[in-house]
Amino acid sequence: MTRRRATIDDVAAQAGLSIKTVSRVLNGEPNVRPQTRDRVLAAAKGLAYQPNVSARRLASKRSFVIGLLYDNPDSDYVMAIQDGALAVCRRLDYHLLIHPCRTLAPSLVDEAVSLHHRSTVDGLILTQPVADFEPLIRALIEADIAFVRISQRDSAGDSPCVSVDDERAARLMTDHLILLGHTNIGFIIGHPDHGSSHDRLLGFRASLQAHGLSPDRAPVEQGLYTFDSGFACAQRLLARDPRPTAIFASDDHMAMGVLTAAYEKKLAVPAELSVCGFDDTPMARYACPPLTTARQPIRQVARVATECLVNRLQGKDPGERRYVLESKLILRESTSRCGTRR
Amino acid sequence: MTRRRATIDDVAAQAGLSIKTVSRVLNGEPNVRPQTRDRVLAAAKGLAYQPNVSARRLASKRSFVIGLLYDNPDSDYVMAIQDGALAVCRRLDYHLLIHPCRTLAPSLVDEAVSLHHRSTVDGLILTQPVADFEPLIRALIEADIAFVRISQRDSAGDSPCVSVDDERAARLMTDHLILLGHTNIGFIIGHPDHGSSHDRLLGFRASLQAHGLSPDRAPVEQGLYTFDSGFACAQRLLARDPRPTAIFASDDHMAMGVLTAAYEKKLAVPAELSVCGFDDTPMARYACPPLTTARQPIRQVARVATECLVNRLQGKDPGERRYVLESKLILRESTSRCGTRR
DNA sequence: CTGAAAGCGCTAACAA
DNA sequence: TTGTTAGCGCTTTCAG
Repeated sequence: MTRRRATIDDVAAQAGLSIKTVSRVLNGEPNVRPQTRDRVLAAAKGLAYQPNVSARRLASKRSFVIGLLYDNPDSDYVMAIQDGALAVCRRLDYHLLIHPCRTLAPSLVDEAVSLHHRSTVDGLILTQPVADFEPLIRALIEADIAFVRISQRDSAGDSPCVSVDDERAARLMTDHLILLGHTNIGFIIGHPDHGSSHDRLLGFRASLQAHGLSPDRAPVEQGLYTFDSGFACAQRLLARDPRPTAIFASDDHMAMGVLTAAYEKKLAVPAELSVCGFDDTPMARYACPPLTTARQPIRQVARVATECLVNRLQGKDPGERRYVLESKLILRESTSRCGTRR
Repeated sequence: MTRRRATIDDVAAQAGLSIKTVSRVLNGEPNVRPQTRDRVLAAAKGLAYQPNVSARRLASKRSFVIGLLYDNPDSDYVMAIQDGALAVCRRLDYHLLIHPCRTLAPSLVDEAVSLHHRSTVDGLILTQPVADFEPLIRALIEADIAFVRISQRDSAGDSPCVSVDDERAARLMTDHLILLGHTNIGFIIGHPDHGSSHDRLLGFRASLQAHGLSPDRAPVEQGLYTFDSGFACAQRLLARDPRPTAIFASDDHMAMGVLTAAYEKKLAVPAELSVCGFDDTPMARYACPPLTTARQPIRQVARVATECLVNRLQGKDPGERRYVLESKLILRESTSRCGTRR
């Protein structure tokens, strides 16, 4: 007993108006008498009318879909980004198409451009590290595809970028450790392809410098934003002489690796070793001991990026070219005064 | 210098054929001479032709999009489901529309039906707990919308469901604890709205029964699949007399809560208390000590569900009405022989 | 095996 | 403020 779905013609007939007027009302265009508006709305409701998105897309040459590209194994990060983007999409009546990818796959550029050329998406949001992948950026500019980058690195073209002030947060975190009396602080750098890694290192060094400690003599290891890399780097750091009294890992996954390395070496945290991470992933709260870390407003980053993209797509005020949001320190039990025994 | 995008007419003209023939080739329909086929393909490639999906959707009255509904705070789970679904979508040339939702939101049913009526999606994949939400199921059947449920509970209609054999896995896990000599095993039930909670409890009880232990006398607490609920339940279990020598939490988040409760009570795990979880979330490996748990083939569940849905949408062999995949135990350091002191 | 014509349901000029 | 007329680019009958 499934009746034919009502179309705009049915609504127009029912309301005794032309389809154009119906279209106007439905799209919130101006120049419609309130009374006419109400008649249309009543007819639409009466017929349980639902506009057909495919027809709208074809006729308007817009898809009202934005694509989200990411190449990131961290589920918590990705979910937060999706969440933020979806919140804005719902509000602005857009859809979100998720497109996980591999930055190094040779097909990446084609995939992205193709999404637009088949008019599957109107624009793209890029997260790190794809957001910093030059060949892709160039291709998008070349093909005149709208996009917004979630990254702190600047890039060619006038595409906006949204980011978090990693450098500042890393500086504050290091300040915190120094304030606790630590002078020999080990640092684990994040994945070399992520711009954030670089900024966090800069913040670390800036703080040391500001406190009269030599950044170049600080023990530093190169990690990959993974538990295992954090574990390995911690082992190397803890084998140094003198042994660092604190380790600042560039993200929570690596910090968890540090915790495990300390555990295996029977070093009490924080009594003998202070540890801090970055990102405040959900598990940080549940680590033993709970991890001091920095919380980033990831959802908000995604919201800002999405809003910015949609504004551009709709030809509105393009807004800033660069948005920088601030993180905040979350102090938990994994850090304490240097040399403190419980 | 962006030239107009090539359309099917351009390809037809270039190949000296009708658009219908081009359409045939592009859609892999039969009854085309190989030579003609090649001519079309060559022309398409030469013009860098990309079919316009909106036009295709409008004309064929299909969107080639499937919607994924979920109401689950566990990022790892959701990402795995998305991953599996996307893998199949790519292979079958479908798109995936993610739709996180709230099971109890009054608008849920309308949202879901509307997705189909606006021809945004051709069908839906439902995960727990939405998959078990009767009002939604009824509405989908009523509206004649194709869907596949990821759930172990059976439901009205002939919609297929895909699940993991939770009961069996929980039974095996309990067998494992009993084999280690535990007879006083505490159990923490999962969220009451998730069918999996019930099945895992059944498996636990079945194993006790099979080994001559009384299921009704076993210490059991009701949790919510969250760290905090696991923590609270563990506190209650550990306050009992006699104190359980092992705790089986229905998921890893709750198991992490158990670990923390044990830590606070200065109970060594596994020496004084064996702990096991369920799901093998990434963090299980990094817990202190690493958690014994059960790994579910979540990606594969999503793959099967997606394949099944697309088959139905394409009117192919509908396949089974019910798919049950098997989990496997992952034994790590959080469980050991009862009464063992390191 | 191939083609011509008729829409799919909507938006976009341009009139009225 | 409202209506008319063309398409948007494809798939689908139905003929050849």
